[in-house]
Amino acid sequence: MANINDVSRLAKVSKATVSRVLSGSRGVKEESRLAVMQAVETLQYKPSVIAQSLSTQSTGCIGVICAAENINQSTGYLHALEKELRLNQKYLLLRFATDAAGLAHSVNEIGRGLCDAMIVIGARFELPPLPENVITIDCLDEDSDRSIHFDRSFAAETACQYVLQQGRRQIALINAENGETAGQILQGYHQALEKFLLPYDRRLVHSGEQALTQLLAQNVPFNALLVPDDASAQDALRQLAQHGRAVPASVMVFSLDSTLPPGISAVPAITYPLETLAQTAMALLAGQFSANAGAPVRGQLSIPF
Amino acid sequence: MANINDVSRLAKVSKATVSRVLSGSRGVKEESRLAVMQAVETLQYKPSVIAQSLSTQSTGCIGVICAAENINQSTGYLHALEKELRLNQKYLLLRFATDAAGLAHSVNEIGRGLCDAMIVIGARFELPPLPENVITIDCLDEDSDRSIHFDRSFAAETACQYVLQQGRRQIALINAENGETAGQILQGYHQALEKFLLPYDRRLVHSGEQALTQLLAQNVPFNALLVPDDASAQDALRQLAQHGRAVPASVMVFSLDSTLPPGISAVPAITYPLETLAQTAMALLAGQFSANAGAPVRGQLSIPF
DNA sequence: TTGTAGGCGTTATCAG
DNA sequence: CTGATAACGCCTACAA
Repeated sequence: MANINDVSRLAKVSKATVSRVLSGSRGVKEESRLAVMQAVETLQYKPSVIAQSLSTQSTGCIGVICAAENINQSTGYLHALEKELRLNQKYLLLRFATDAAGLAHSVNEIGRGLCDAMIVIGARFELPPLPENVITIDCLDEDSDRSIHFDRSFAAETACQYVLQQGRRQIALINAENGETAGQILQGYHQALEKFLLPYDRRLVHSGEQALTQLLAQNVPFNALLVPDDASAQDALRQLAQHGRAVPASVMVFSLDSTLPPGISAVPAITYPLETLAQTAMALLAGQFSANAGAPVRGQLSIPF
Repeated sequence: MANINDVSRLAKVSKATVSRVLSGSRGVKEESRLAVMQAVETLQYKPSVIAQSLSTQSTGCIGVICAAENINQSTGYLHALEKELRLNQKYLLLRFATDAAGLAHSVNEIGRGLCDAMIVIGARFELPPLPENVITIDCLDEDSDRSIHFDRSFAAETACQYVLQQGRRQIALINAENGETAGQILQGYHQALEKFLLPYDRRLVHSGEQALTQLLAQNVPFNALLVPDDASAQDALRQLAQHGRAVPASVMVFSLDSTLPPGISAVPAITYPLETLAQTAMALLAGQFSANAGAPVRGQLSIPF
């Protein structure tokens, strides 16, 4: 692999000039410029990213750490982030983490110079203290200007409104297991019920592994079912089928968090705009904390077909 | 951030000795060793990966390029690969590619020194010429010792055997659109039918976007349906439900390629062992081409519940 | 407009 | 067992 010395030799200029030409800086005679380009071409020269990194003290690598639990949910993020990062000439270094210790360990790499910054996605565990160059998306941290959160309450309320408009008045809820998110969802659920003057029946609200089983065991009628995400939705579809309950005829299932493109989701859902999220993340990485403005992101209603 | 000079100064030894201590090479007096460790601790010194890379001419980064089409299918791979790479102290640099040009462009990075090697996954387009340090998994390339392929024929045959054992004798097939894979699947399908002395009815075999629609339009009865992957399976489940056909009572859906862990898949499927695949990939990256042995990988039958 | 020289943080070689 | 010293490949003042 040819290096900058080979090029400078062949082009009969100094390394500095070669560097100048390649970094596009002005103040280079057209003649030398052409000579360099020529040499670069014939030698198939590509500057070494590593050497560049050592010099500039910046690698262009962004670490992305996904919570392993909701991998399927995070695939969409990865795709969107990679696209956006590439637009900004950056690389995506992927990691998974299952707990705070694992996350902390991964974040430690950053201090070793490999990544310029990191993005943590969807962690449902308590976060360890994080350096300044780490931003979070949909994690369990208090609102900071370096984190992106979703408006779960709004999602739940919107969902209720939708199913109510579809003539469903008995809305069951399978809630998330986590405190913060679950709290918000419950809040939105309550607000919607109040708004429509519907009573709150605690027997319609469950969470955890056995949530749907418990719900079905209660024998309380319901014709709509809100679930926290796509995975739960899929699970619900299967279980409902087993119990002979037609979807959506008998029960309308609604996913409160979907990253599937509109029209693809099997059930009505609140979807979060991945491109926008990715762009916001880029802005945060670039230090434009105003881009976030602290407000949680509101998803939008997405209906199949 | 402290560097090796700071450490050597504090420990009152040379940089060389510091380096030796940290790279674990023996031949260092216990005394100096301790002094170094001490200094490292108090200075919170972490060697710079970049500088190491420049010296050793190897970054420990492995580029993983996923075909964007089947992202959902590839999530499992990513997780397994990341785990395995981490065991080998390597980093996973993620990219997506939609076509040969994009792939070629991404592979080009490798020549710039960022990645030591690359893995291309699930590309359904014709591959551009690839350097030696690139291996492929489930791609459209002829068998080489640097590629991992799946035995589609075996999958189809196994699937047929399974549904036949379940008493289904009218097996419809929604085939992949791609030539190579589709050919193998069809072959396995044929072989199974022959083995069980069943007639081949071409009206039961379709492919492409409208495959299931066409199949249903034919009005030819079928009580089993083989589909190429999980995405198709999900799609099929939805469409069948719309047509009032119960699954699995009326139609048993079978996915010919699933990466879901056994027991999670919603339908019976042929699953490919991700850990094993990841390990094989590592071996190939390490240059142990014998690990592959050229034989396509056979999946195993996985039944829900 | 150009070249020289020094620095980025390691590893590796080679005397001592 | 240890310490200079030279790579590694690039960037960038600074000087010409």
